[in-house]
Amino acid sequence: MTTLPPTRRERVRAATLDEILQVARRLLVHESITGVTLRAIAREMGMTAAALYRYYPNLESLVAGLCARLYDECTTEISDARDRAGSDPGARLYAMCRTFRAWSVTHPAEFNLMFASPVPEAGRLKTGEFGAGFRFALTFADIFGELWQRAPFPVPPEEELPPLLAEQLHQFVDELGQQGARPGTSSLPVGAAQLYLSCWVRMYGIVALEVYGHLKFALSNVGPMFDAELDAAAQQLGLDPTRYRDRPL
Amino acid sequence: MTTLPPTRRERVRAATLDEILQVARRLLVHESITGVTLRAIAREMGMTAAALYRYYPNLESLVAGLCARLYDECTTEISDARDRAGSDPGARLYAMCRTFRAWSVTHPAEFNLMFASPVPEAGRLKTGEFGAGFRFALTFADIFGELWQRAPFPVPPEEELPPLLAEQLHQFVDELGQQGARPGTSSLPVGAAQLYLSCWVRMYGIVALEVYGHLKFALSNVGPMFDAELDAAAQQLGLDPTRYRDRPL
DNA sequence: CACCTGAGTTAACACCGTTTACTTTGTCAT
DNA sequence: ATGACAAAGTAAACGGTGTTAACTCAGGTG
Repeated sequence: MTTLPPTRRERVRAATLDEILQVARRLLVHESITGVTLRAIAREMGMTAAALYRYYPNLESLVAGLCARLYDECTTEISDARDRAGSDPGARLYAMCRTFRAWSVTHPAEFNLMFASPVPEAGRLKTGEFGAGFRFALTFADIFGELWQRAPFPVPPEEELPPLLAEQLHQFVDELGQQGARPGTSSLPVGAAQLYLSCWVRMYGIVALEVYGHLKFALSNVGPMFDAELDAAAQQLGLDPTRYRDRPL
Repeated sequence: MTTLPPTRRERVRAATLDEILQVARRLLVHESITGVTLRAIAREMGMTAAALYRYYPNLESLVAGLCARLYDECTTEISDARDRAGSDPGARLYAMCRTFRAWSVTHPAEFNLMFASPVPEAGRLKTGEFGAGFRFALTFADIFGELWQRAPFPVPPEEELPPLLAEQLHQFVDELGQQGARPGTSSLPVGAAQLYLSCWVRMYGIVALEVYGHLKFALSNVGPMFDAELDAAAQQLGLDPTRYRDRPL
């Protein structure tokens, strides 16, 4: 299956699609989510609002498209930071988590759109197609697999987990191994999968609380607390936090 | 200072204020946040939208009022569950966390409004007045103080914490002791304050992820994972999770 | 060249928040 | 009891919104 070269019209259309999301994002940042309207986007593009219906069936799906692009950007930034960090899985994990926080704190409007809206793409995990949000989660699953392969850390044995939890985690690990043939994650014990989710809960929790200002009642600068949480998580994964302190992003 | 009996007009006004928030909430639940509009509220009340300006200066502050009421409801429900759980601080903590999750999962629209909008009430902690959201956080701080007074758990000594974190936590503990003269929290070591925040991050993280469906990629039923997280947090606080399993809410 | 399709326009409809000027009605002091 | 006053509510308007329908115009294809 060879891809034909894109015709002139196709190129123009792609550029317009790109500009739409670019303008939508500028509005999101400067005017908050209520500012991203069809008419405002069209106005900034020198167009009519009705013309945007050639590109998206309605505002909601336009915003969904923006959301997907933001996931891609965030994921790319995290992956890049990971790769810049070298080959030590610990250093890579630290770089990823720090980049996730830095991106979220500097992009609160985007974070809010991505992580605080109900995700409709629910049940269709088996179809093979999955959204940008899922790809985001897999990036963290991958580094977890790396970490485990390099140096397995102690995890609770399957027998100790509540059966209902073990069952779900088992299925999750299986799907992880199938989807995209991700090496390292297919042989994870369910206890490691639980640890993965637990660490993710921790990272998401502190970053979301910081972004929304819900820690201001206790902390004026969340940075040190974030570092402490990251260190604690790393320790659970058999890493020595002192090795990764004071590294630039 | 004796409070005069409320005049007829005052009673009617109070009832109207109440009905406004009631209707606003019904719209929030059934139509999502975009459905709570002045015109829709007025329509359901048999009024004109302009009349609502006698009660709130604009839509935004009406929504803020709704948000405060929701905080109060959630806090009350959690406090009630705590008191029903008896006097064992461990049982009380479990009841609170489980009620927090149950309320959040059954009220996703409300949760979204409360916990996923930037909080403007930032710097005015020292003025003595604080919002409903702050009162919510204090409820969890209180049980933490109870727990510590009953049986101090091991916490990292102040010298081991990063200085920038220790400094902030110290100020936090001091403020906690002053505000409302809360017994038990004023003498908390800063390591305990860190543990408090860490546990809160964990609870908020898993509940928010569940509410937004961001764990569907791994878990079809978050209940067991939540229980595991709660047990892990309890263990850090010197509690024996097996004592609190299988208790009704 | 005729044809068709994709991109864009204009105009309209039904909503929305907010303001203004106006009417009604409860309360309170004389 | 009555008159003054302020609170509560109304109608009308302004500018903004998403969305649809009918229309024009230009690019690409037989």
